[in-house]
Amino acid sequence: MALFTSEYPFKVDRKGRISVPADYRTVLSQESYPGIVLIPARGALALDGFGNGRLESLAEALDDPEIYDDDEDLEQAKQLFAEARRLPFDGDGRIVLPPEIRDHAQIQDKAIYVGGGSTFRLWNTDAYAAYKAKLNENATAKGQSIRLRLAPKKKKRTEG
Amino acid sequence: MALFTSEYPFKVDRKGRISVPADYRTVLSQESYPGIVLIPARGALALDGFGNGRLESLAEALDDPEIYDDDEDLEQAKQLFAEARRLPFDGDGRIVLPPEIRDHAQIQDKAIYVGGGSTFRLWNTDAYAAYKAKLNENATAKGQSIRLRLAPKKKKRTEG
DNA sequence: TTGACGCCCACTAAATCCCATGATATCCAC
DNA sequence: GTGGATATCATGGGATTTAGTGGGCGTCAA
Repeated sequence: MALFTSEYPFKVDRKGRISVPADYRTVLSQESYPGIVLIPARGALALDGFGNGRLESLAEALDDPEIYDDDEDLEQAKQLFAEARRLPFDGDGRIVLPPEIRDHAQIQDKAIYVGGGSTFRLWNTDAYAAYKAKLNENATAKGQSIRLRLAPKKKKRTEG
Repeated sequence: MALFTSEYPFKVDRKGRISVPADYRTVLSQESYPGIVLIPARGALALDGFGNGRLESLAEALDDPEIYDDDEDLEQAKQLFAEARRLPFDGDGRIVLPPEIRDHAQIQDKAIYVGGGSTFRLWNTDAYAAYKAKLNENATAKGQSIRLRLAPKKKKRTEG
């Protein structure tokens, strides 16, 4: 399976191009489509990214009538495809960031790829630093009981 | 299953390379990815390590929408992939320690691998010696009641 | 004609490959 | 059991390749 990890800071050049980390390209090399998919991330100055295969899986899921019984949920889910941008690699493993999604993440001349397992995020560098700092605060406060566990406890927040 | 044991002190050369114990490489030889995964250990000058397969299991767990009902827990868990570094073996069974995680563990020119069952730790040598000394103190004070038990008493974790 | 886009090349730093060496462990013959 | 031959391992360094980045040029469409 595709596995995206680590943090990779990159530059955006004056043509709007940005390299995709070689590691990610390797992960995606077995996909049929040579490129990535980017979607504006909800509530973050970032773009969610993954391979074309995952987009296909999502499309198939939407064809399954049992997944969404609520019509409005279905419409919401479909909007994902409207917001998605399929971005092919150039000969050097770069993509061109379309202005709309670039604006969403407020990305200027640099950005950082952040691994998230089966997906990754392309963040506004500063926003990611802030997000990370906040996460670390909360982490030390709550204790890191979930790290590295294979089968995390199912928590019931209302417990206690 | 993968089983990491013993203590193996190793050197870090001027290129930032360190050998992975031959024993560990043997344990990992049946993994699809020829290398290891390292993550900064919370509250210790060390890095947690394991094989790619374990990381994949963690990623699959995160794709299951039922595991985390709390969004913040999900984000915390995802951050693990951001912090994780996938480090491939070179032809001689070595990895290159990336500066960020090397700094976290304050590893200079030596480090020690410490087996921990299904995972291992790569420690700052001095910090491990201190940690071990402290453990031994506490062990003699409390008695060795937990060692060698198949099913240690379940302790109430810091649950709230 | 002007800009956007795809394709190509070039440069530099860093990562990777490959080989050498000494030390240790393992094997085998006797 | 002993001792020598062989294989394995940890480690260092040089050579080669690759990655990330910047820029040029032709093509196509507005």
